[in-house]
Order: sequence, then C-alpha cells, then structure tokens
Amino acid sequence: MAITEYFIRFLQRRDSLPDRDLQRLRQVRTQQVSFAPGEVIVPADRLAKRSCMMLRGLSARSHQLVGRPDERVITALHVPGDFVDLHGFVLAGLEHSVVAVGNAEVEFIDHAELTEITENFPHLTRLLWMATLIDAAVHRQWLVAAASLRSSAHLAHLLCEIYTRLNAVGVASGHQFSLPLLQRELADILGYSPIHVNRAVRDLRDRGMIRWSGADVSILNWQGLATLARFDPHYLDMERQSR
Amino acid sequence: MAITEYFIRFLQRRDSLPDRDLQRLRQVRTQQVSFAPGEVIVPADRLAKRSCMMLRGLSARSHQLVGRPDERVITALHVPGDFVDLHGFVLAGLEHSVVAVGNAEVEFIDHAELTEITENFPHLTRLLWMATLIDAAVHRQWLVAAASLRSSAHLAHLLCEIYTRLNAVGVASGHQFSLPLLQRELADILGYSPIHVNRAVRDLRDRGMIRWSGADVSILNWQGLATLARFDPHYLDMERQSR
DNA sequence: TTTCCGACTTAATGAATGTTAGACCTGACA
DNA sequence: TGTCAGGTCTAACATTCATTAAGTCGGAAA
Repeated sequence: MAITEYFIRFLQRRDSLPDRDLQRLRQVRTQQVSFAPGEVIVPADRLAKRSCMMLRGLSARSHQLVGRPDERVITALHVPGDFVDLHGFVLAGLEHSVVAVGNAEVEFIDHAELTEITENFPHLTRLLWMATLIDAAVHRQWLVAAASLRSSAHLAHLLCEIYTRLNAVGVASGHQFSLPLLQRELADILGYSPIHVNRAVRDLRDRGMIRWSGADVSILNWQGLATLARFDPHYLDMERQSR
Repeated sequence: MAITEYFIRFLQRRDSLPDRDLQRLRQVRTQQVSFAPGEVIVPADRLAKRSCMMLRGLSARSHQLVGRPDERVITALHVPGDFVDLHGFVLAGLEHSVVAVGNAEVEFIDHAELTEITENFPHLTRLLWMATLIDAAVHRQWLVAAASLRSSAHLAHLLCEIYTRLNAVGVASGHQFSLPLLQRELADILGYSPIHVNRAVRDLRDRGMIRWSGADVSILNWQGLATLARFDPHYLDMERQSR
C-alpha cells in the first residue's frame, strides 16, 4: 500500500518534490487501520516502532493530567495528510497519546523505513523535518490564541484554522466541514469548562457567524470570523519554497 | 570560532555523539554577537540566511499581535545551548522575532553550513531535528500549563522549567538563578495582565516558596513548587537514547 | 541632595470564566 | 410507546482575572 496522497499534496504545496523523492515516498509500505471515536491510536510513554499518518477523520494529541485522571488537555488536532506522530521517530517517546476524534483511519509507517530515508534522502528528510516544524508553528499559534483571545474569538480561531487545513488538502470546501468534536472535547482543546464552551458556541451562532449541528459546521461569515479571531494563515507556511 | 560547548552538552546528554559528528560540529564557523536587553536578535518575516544559538543570557520568541502594536505574546524562552531559531533553516520564514532578555550573547551559524551537514551527516541531522522537536514538546507543555493551571501554579511551572533547563547545561545550581524578566514580560509569557502576575509572584513569595529580587531568583521550597505546578521534567526528554 | 523615572505594589471595581444543578432534546432500544 | 443515556442548553452563584487609578520604592542623573 502507498503512503497517503494527502501527505504528498501537503509537501508539494510547500516545495517541489524531485522524482527520486516522490518515487521513494510511493514505495513506503504502510499498514492501514481504522479506529472508533475515542480509541487510542498511539499510547503515551511507550517507545514506538512506527508512526502514523491521518488518512480519514481527525485525531487529537491528548495529555493526561497527573493526579487528575479524569482531566486531560488536547494540544493538537490532526487532519488527513498530517504525519501525526512523526516526532516520535526522533524523540525518546511521546509524553501524550494520540486518540481518534470521530471515526478515523490512519496509516502506520515503520521507523526502520524512516531511518533509511534519513540516511539516503537528505532533501526528503528536510521535508519530513519541515512537517514537524509546522506542527510546532501551530503549537505557537495556539499559545498566542490562548494568551490573547477571549472565548468566542478563541473558538473562532480554531474553526478558521481547521477549515483552512481541511481545505488545503481538499477535504472541505464552501466553508463547510465535518467536525465530530463534543463540546466537552472542545473544552479540553481551548482550556475552558464545557459550559463556557457552550456559551462561546452560542455566541458565534447568535452573531450569525456559524451554523453547527451535530458534526456539521458551516461558516456563514468567514470574513467576520477571521477578523474576530485575528486569523492570519501565514503560520501554516503554505508557500512554495526551496528547502 | 567553535560551536558552543553548551549545545554539544545538550546533545551528549541525549545521545552518544560519534567522533565524526563531534568533529564536524567543532568545525562549524560562527559569528559571535552581543545584544542589549530588548534588542531584536532575529527579525520576523524575513528569509534568514543564518540561525542563532544562545551563548549567554536569555532570549524570547516574541509574537507581535496584528492590529495591536503595543501587545505581544512570548511563546518560548531560550537558555544557553539552545539552537534558538534552527527551525528558520527549514521553514520559509519566522512568524515571530527573537529578542534579547537581559544582556545576551549569541552565535550565528550560516544555513549553508547546516545544509552541508544535512547532506552528509544523517545521524547529526537527526540530532538537530531532535533539538527542534524538544522545543515543540516545550510548546505543548506550555499549552497544558495554560489550560490546566491557575496563575500561581502557572508561574511556578515556568520557574521549575527554567531552573531545570539552566541546571541541565550547568548555568544554575543550588536552586538559584538569574532571571532578568520584568513582570510586564512575564505577563506576555503567561498570558495575564502585569497586575495579575504581580499577585502570583507575591503569592509564591508569601507561601515561602521563592525569593525574587531584581533578576535573582531563589527557589526556597523546590518540592512544594514542583507539586503546585505539577511539574514533571519528562517532556524535556533528557534521557540518553540512540536516535 | 533632589528630582525623576521606571518598576513594583496595592486597592477597588467589573468582566470573564468556573462550578453546581438541573432542564431539554434526541436517538437507541426494550 | 416508554425508558434510558448522552449530549446540549440554561440559570445562579463563586472564583479568577482585567482594568483603572494611585501609592511606594530605588536607582540614575542633575
């Protein structure tokens, strides 16, 4: 089975991919696995021998809080084409777990194969490195949002980002997308209580900016939402550039 | 001039460094530059041709908020041995600037030299990659802290982390260190108002956990501070491991 | 010494967010 | 049809944090 085309699209959007790199990518062997909502895709604190890439649905990086087993914080959301725990290849282990959000399908790639790539494909290695650094840029933007935005604007920022990322890989268009997140999970992402998340959702709805029922989200006023959130997609580094 | 020994120590703490890698590192040519408090070390949004490493003092990654020129958010602090903007080597540009905190000294390394390393030293390349991934793990921990800790505990977490990192490179010991951060800058890091930061500092002082005068910080009750902050240094990935 | 300025500190008030409790709504299923 | 469970929504109250204003302290410069 071949490495997901989404990831190739992710890379090609940001740099040209020489034939040699492209062929090597397509030779990567993967194991495809499906997960039900909430299932653990990658457990924390274990030395993994493989990493996973999103194929369908969403996943989240979930940090269990020490001493409070019922609480967690979500520090990242991943869409199709994201190489979710590529950092597990270089780090000694993950300090968080990766869980499915809604129904999710991933492809696992053995670390042995990644090692071989880093030994023989320097340019491709820099592109893999880049993928992890874009994750880090998203982390920083979440920090900025958490420190500078109030609940409604903070939620608006998340919606703008997710839509932009889904749209970039062709999984969403027309300002509509599927976001199978419970308000409780949203609270773990934004760092608010579920009740306060509910207030923020209602606020955006009352302002006529979004429609949200079940997992279906529509952004009715993109410009207004982006302005409220001070959203600037620059940090997603979506420009073509030689690396 | 040689690459800072702090960085070599940083790497050797986490993996063995073969002679070939070590020799290549010591051959890296650098330009050493000093900065006064608040000076910009690396400006945002410009395609840099070099990256910098901390040699002495501290630096911060500062995000200017669009539309609010007097406000900013600090998303990272860097101590000696940190390869501060190594990510600028792979990304198209930095979405933040790097500024000096107190008096600071850095070494600049040309990207051409890093490119050469990535072409010929795969293991060393993985270690450079690792350095950027540890930064990302710190970002995640800051997200967890922001979402799950109240002001005093949040501040306590920052102090525990900075001391641990300074201690790891031998720049601080005995639970004392120099932290030339104004309370206003602390507010930009923690996402509070300066007044609220003042309350948090006073609170930790009143509890007898810290002493803080000028730039000199003493942690009087490490265990209490770490418990309050739920600090677990695991995320700093300081274990030796083959990578 | 005196003045001045910046940083730190304190107080008072209001806004944002958390907590608790419970109502509503809807789909699954007996 | 009725019940149940999980998710959403609302209200009342408590806590945390922001804002404004003003006072204190200490070092630098005249």
